[in-house]
Amino acid sequence: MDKNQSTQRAAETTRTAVPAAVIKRLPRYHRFLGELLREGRGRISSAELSKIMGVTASQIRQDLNCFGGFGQQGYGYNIEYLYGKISELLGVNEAYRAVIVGAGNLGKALAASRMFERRGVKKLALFDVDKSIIGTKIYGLPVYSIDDLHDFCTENSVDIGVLTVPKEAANSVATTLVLAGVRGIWNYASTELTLGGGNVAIENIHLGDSLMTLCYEIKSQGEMPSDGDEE
Amino acid sequence: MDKNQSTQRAAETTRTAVPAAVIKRLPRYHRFLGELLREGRGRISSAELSKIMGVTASQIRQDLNCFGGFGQQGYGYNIEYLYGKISELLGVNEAYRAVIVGAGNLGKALAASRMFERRGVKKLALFDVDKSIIGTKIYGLPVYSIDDLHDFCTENSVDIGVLTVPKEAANSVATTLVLAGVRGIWNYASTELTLGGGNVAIENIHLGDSLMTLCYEIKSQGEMPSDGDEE
DNA sequence: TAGATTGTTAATCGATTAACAATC
DNA sequence: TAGATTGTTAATCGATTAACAATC
Repeated sequence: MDKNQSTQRAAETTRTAVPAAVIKRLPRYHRFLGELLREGRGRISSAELSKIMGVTASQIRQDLNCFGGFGQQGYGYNIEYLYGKISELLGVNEAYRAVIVGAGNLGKALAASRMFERRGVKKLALFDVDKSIIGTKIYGLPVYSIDDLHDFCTENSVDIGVLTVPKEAANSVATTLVLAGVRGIWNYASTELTLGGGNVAIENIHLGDSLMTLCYEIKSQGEMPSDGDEE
Repeated sequence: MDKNQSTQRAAETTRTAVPAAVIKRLPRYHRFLGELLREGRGRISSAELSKIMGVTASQIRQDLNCFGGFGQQGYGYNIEYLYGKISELLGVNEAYRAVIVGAGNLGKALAASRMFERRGVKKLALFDVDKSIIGTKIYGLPVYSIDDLHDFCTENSVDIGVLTVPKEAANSVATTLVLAGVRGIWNYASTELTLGGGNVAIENIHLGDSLMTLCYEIKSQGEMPSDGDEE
């Protein structure tokens, strides 16, 4: 558990640049480690984890080392410690504050979801243009007029805006959010935001793209001479 | 428009293997080309498209060539033709038939969405365990008992199963779908399916992973010495 | 100590970009 | 024909895998 001082360099110096490919994999590690943790497992080797996750042990060790030495030779990785470290790296439990813009079917589904709270993100309110729902509550969240979006965000230090508006409205709402100091946009509008400059993180959810990829894969199945590829 | 015979090899021989990286980009091309088409544009060069999409012209030409010569030297690409070709490649408009399993908030939101029909995928029904909604209709779709899932799928040649069930139920429902001949699963349950062998396409939507990535990006913003990186 | 397993370097592989000849 | 722009090869870059010495 306690490491001697001479091996401590890595953690300090490796603040250079974590490859994008590694970052994209972190949430998946987080998911599997969380599962192992709930199963009560205490430690795991890169070899065993590689089997569970279907990736190479080499990749796991390489990935985890981008952030410093989380493991211990001859022992493996302490799951709880590793899980905590990855949570920290990802910014989970930073207590970010979010609003959902667009109270349609998808907005409502997200309002009902506990996905946010599980990652330490707090939902504050919904916003919409529909006067018939403004002033009501949806799954415990107040619904406000989109006209109040800017002021609400500045007054409540909102960090994250979830966009579930029609694509025609997406860019205008996004601009409002950014001007109100929001730092990240989770974009479900099926269009790409054109936010010039600003230091804002954008995560796009293009469900339509995913559906098309699925269609492609289905279509491609037939073309292959059936290889029986497993494991 | 008409090509002389001597240049026709590529389209025939390149059935080898399209890199996965290219396939992942196809839906995005499709989206942008569809937009250009609606704007009434007739043709476009890789150079102009590269500016709009924010990728290199080289990559565009390289990507499109995996499937054969869609362009014309000195002219560029015919947007309508290219859009059609990519649609075809992706399997859009193959008239696939889908069911949605899980009629919770997300299932309902998907039932209401026109995303399916826009890509030629037909929604046939919803399935759930909740007796209070079985027999009703949601956005015009009948809701059936999950006990009838297998038989419905075989009798109606269902191609796609959309999974919006709690993660505990995901693997069992997925198995039922596969045994009933479904060829693709669109998985919204936040777990990974463990379907041994079977020739089934799986597209996972891990919304939680995306939210975590967004948190990471927000957190990382601060750490950078503000570079003003644009264009 | 001996065995196990990481951290890390070197080798391989694949994907992106640059360059230019082919050709519309 | 001259200009434009693709198709395609070669060069670069980054990511993955293999190997093994360091070390718990």
